Amino acid sequence: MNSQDAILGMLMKYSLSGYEIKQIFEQRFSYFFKASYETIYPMLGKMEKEGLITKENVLQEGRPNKHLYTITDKGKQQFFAYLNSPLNDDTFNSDFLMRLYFGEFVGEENIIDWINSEIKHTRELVENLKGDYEGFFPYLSSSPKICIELGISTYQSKLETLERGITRFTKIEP
Amino acid sequence: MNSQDAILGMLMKYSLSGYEIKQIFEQRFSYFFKASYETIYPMLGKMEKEGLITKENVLQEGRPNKHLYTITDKGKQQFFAYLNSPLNDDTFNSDFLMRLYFGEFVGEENIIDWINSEIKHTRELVENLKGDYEGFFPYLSSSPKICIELGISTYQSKLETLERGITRFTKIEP
DNA sequence: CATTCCATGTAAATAGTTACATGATTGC
DNA sequence: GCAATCATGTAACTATTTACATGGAATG
Repeated sequence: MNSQDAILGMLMKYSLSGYEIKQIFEQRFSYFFKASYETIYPMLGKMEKEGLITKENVLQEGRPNKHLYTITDKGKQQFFAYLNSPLNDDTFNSDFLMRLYFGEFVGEENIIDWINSEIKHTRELVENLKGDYEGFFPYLSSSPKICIELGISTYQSKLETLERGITRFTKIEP
Repeated sequence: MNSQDAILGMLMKYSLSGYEIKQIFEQRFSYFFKASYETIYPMLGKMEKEGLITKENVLQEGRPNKHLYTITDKGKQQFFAYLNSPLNDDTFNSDFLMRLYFGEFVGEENIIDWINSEIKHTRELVENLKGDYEGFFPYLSSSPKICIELGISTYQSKLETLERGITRFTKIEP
């Protein structure tokens, strides 16, 4: 799986511009995949060159023109090939947990600060996911729903563990 | 955060070989960071060249010789600089969720198979984490304990959501 | 006799990140 | 007047992955 497979999947139902693709990455894929413009635009160029998609210039009023990309038969084949290829392991990299793991090398106040800001950040992520979820809930079928539910429940479980964990550090004076 | 910071952290307390570093990545960091030999060995070479670590050849009996790496003062400084640098966001990439998101393009049996094999795989991961955790529980301070607990609770929450999700597909005939 | 463990590396390719670069329109 | 939204890209760099390459000792 890479950004190409994700883009092909998005284009299976609708033609989209690079800008619109970025929005979908942010709104629907944010929990399990990230892609920036610097990844998307060169990738679209490469995919067009390879004949997986075609580009159409769309003139717009009141806003800049856009390049609308449409998937070709070759692109659809490529997407089904991805869907049938061996599954790759998830990858998770956490700078927060790396630092926390080495907590013994910093003061306890620092650890508490780190955990508290991670809690705050995670609360924002879960609220965003919930908000987006409510917004497009009616348009989603079961499988994408499970994807977002998994994000929400994972973040919530993380919050619980962090809140439980922080009590080990904050000593209550009697 | 990259493999260099993780290696420096490991070397803060003990001198280690590349092979031993790989084992620590697998046993203690597996939930939040992955590094292969192909990343570790070139990185150790680069770090030695930069004066962050020193190399010592250790002759062993009954097993191959090893290169034992020791952190220098410059390396320690570098590690503290990392600990004080701005925190990076976690990154999570899931091929499983990407495919599940596009579930409408495959048959329902396929989705059920995907979810079931993901459940099986996740059960293995959580059992491994639990096993490792029990093994070195007494040697860990609070902060690394929280890291591993977070892994266990995250996987368990994932299992619950997947098991709940799969009931939407498997229709029970009355 | 085969597999796993111990142990270390190189070369080539790929993907993704950081930094740069531009500019019109809309709403506050 | 300023920020946000809409819109598209390039260049240089870095990190990691894939593939290659080797070999002795212990265990079953």
